[in-house]
Amino acid sequence: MATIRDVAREAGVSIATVSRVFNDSSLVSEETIALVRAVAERLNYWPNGVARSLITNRTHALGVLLPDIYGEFFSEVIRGIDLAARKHGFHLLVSSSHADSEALAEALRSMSGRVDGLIVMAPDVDAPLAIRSFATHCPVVLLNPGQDVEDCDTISVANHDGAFEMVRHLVSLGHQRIAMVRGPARNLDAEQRLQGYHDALRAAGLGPAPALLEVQGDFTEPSGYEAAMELIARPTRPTAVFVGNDHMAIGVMSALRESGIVVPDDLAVVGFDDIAMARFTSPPLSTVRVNTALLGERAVELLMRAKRRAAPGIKQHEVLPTSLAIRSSCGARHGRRDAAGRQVRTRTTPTTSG
Amino acid sequence: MATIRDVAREAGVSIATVSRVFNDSSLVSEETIALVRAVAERLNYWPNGVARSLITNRTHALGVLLPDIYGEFFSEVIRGIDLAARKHGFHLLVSSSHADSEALAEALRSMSGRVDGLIVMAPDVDAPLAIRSFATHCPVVLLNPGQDVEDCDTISVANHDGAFEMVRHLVSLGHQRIAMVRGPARNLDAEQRLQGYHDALRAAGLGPAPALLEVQGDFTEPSGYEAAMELIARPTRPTAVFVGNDHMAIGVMSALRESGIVVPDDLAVVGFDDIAMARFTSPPLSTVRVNTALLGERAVELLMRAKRRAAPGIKQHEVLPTSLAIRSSCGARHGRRDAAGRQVRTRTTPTTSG
DNA sequence: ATCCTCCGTGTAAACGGTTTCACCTGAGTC
DNA sequence: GACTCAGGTGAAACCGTTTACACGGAGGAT
Repeated sequence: MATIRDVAREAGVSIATVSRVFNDSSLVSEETIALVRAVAERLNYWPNGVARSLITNRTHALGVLLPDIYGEFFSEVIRGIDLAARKHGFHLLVSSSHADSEALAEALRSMSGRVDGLIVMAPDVDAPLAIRSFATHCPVVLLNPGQDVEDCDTISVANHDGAFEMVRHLVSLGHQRIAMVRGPARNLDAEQRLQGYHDALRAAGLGPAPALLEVQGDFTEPSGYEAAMELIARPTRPTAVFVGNDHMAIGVMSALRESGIVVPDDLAVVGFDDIAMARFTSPPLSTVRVNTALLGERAVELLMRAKRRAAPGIKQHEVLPTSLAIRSSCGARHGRRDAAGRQVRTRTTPTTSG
Repeated sequence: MATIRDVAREAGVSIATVSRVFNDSSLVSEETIALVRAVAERLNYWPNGVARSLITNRTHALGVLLPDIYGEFFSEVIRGIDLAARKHGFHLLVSSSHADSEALAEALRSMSGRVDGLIVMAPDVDAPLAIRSFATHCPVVLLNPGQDVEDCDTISVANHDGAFEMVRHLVSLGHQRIAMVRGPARNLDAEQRLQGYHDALRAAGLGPAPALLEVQGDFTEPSGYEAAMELIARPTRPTAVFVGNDHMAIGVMSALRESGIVVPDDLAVVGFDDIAMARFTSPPLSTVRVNTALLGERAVELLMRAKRRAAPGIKQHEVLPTSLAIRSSCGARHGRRDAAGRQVRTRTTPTTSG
């Protein structure tokens, strides 16, 4: 690979001049620019990014730390991040990872100096020391932090309000016995959704929280299946069930189908997240829509703002609002299959390849 | 941020010694190691990755170039890449983009020196000059290259064979008039699948290719919808349709449902890719399974091997085999709904969060 | 003619590490 | 006691850039 010295020698100028040409400095004469550019082209030269970063202390890269296994939700967030980052001319340095906090610290260390900002998505991890110390010299945004954090900028989903709205919707459809399949304990998303559910019940005069109508899941599809089986085996059967996320809701619907329970006639089912699949279940799943890609986009914007910000003391905490995606599984549109089919057709995003 | 000099001064040793400690050199005494580690911990020091890369010429990062818009297919490939890269201790430097080849060249340049290897996914781009010149000084793997390429390692999907097998399966179910919804012209995936379809028809004694049974799409869901509408309006209606990818197949099935055509009784439908959604359509979509994550994983392995390889002259071209995912939409399992439901439940990968 | 400015360019010092080589010391050998 | 040897350490070169500063020459003002 040709270096700046090769170009300088070949063009008969100093390396400083070559550097100036590639940094659009206005102090170089037209002829010199043309000469240097020509030589660079011929030698197939381009400034080495690493060397550049070392001296300028800017890398034009954002770090992204993902949880160990990630599914559709995270893919979508990454896409949002990527799109936004690209707009600002940034790459993404991605590292999935991090079962334990030692693995996370390790990943963090190896990002050290390589990124201009960091986005951490680790819903179970409560921002350990490693992240905080990283945040002292580099802007960090926590996505869906596992707990309330003061040391970093954060951006999170309006879990409580989304759950509240959805349960209120079920109430408005006439449901009185509304069950919930909860997410994993110690997961903030799960806890906030549960809280929203409780609050909505209470607000509707249906509370306090009916323990017999709550069942535990862990955000995976199989756990939704098990949860549904457990729920329908209980003495008091609900008329509607609010499931902690869409993956579990799909499991719930499989279980119900196998048990001969018709959705939504016998039991209404609603989820949370609005993953792409939600539109394709039968019946299509009503769910709380989270603009996942926007979540990533906002994270990038927050980082960009943090870089410009003079006082690093003040941290920002953004909440991304949700909306209801009402389809057929809750019974609100029951029977209007065609409309649902039509909706399916127009909402999907195109793909480039196969 | 503390530098190596700070640690050296504080510990009363030279920077060389500190460096050795952090590179597990065996030539340092136990006491010195302990001392340096302690000081480093106290100062919160970790070697700067960029400076390290500059001198060692290794970055522990792989570049990933994506097409402009990407959907589920590419997310899945990235996940495979990420998983495999992580196993080797590598990060991913991701850059989506690249409508035109100038944008691609730009992205390529900014990766210059920042990565130890590069994976390019750009199905429409025919490996322009920029990629080739990059490949002269850094291993490059092309994923699903737009054409046959000799200059780089490549890895691609067995499009022809997958299509061939699927059409043969349809034939074995007794279908005689099998239509095809093609992918975009000039897309190699699309062309190879078309070729497989033709060859299978000919092999079954049903060829040559029936022009009246072919209709054009562009791999998007709406285009599948339009294609189906066009197809059923034609005089000779097929009994089965092989759709170029799953996204279009979903569009096809919406169109058929709206038109009152029952799948698979009136018309069998099969797709290609086995995207996650394929199991959730009604009826579940029979399709050609591509192990997408494995595709990414293989790409990483190829890069790792290329780095070890002495002679850079010999390029490898790997083909990833496909298999059939037979569900209900082709009629082969018609009526066995429970089994399908069960399958759905066990195949899905879990997600960590909501 | 002298002095200033301004423009274009070169020199050299960073940036934060790794690594080669030389040096020192103490132990072992004859 | 001189010599070898090996283990531990430090000095300095180097990686490929950017950039502060110096410098020289042209041109205008005095």
